[in-house]
Amino acid sequence: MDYQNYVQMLKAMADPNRLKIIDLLSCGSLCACDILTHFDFSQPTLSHHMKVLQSAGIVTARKEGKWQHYTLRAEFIDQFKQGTDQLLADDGSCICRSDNCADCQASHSGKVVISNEKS
Amino acid sequence: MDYQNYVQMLKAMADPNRLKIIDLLSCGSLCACDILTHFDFSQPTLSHHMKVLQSAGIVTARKEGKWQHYTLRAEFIDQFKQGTDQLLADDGSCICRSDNCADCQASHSGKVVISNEKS
DNA sequence: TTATAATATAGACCATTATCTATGTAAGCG
DNA sequence: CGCTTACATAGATAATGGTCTATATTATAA
Repeated sequence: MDYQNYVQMLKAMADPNRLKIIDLLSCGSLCACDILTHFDFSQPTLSHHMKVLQSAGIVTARKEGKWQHYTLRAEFIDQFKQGTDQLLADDGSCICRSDNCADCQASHSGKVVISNEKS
Repeated sequence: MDYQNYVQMLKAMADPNRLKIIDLLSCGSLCACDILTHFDFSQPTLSHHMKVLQSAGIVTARKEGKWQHYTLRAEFIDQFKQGTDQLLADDGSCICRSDNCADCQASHSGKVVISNEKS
């Protein structure tokens, strides 16, 4: 799998303020000024965060009069969950096996364990 | 929900190299030297990344002789998926509603939409 | 004990980024 | 028009973080 898009989503989400914005938008669309009331930082800072979220494909913006309405993208929700499942599943799709690397088949001392147990 | 632990996981995952390490470990445990063969960076850099992953509760380390064996924590997989579901679900658990904030009930112009549609 | 191999730690360096203030733009209203 | 409101952009600053080299630690082997 190509994790490029998934990493970009993770980077955008890996900020407590942006995560809170996503949480707010999970209830429905909001305009910038409404989002801003939930935070202590300045308006340009919010503008910056919304740009990051848009670049990562997490939210879309729709201008209506003076207001910018932000909405969580359904594609983001699908792609992020799918990427997570693909990353954490031991279904043979990991880099290790797809690369047919020697290390994973038989290591230097036979101590490397390839199994289904994750504990 | 308290997203503190979830954010820490996201921060640890939001690096392409660490994401690849998680992908490698999703197939099973590996020692540091085996993980290192998949990357171009130095051994101290890997040591740093593994420490970040441990601090976030993503992997555990078990020393066996000279080797450090790293394993993906089952609790991480569960907690991360649960946190993701809780974040993206419009189930009333979002900050917006749990705070009973005025903005979300009736906004300045009635333009704020609280609904189930995410498009 | 001496040497070697696997890993960790310390500290420096550089890129990224989160934030700010100041200012620009665009839309609505008197 | 002039004023206000909502938002974006520019540029500066300070903190964070990924990487390196050098060195320390720990365990095994000769």
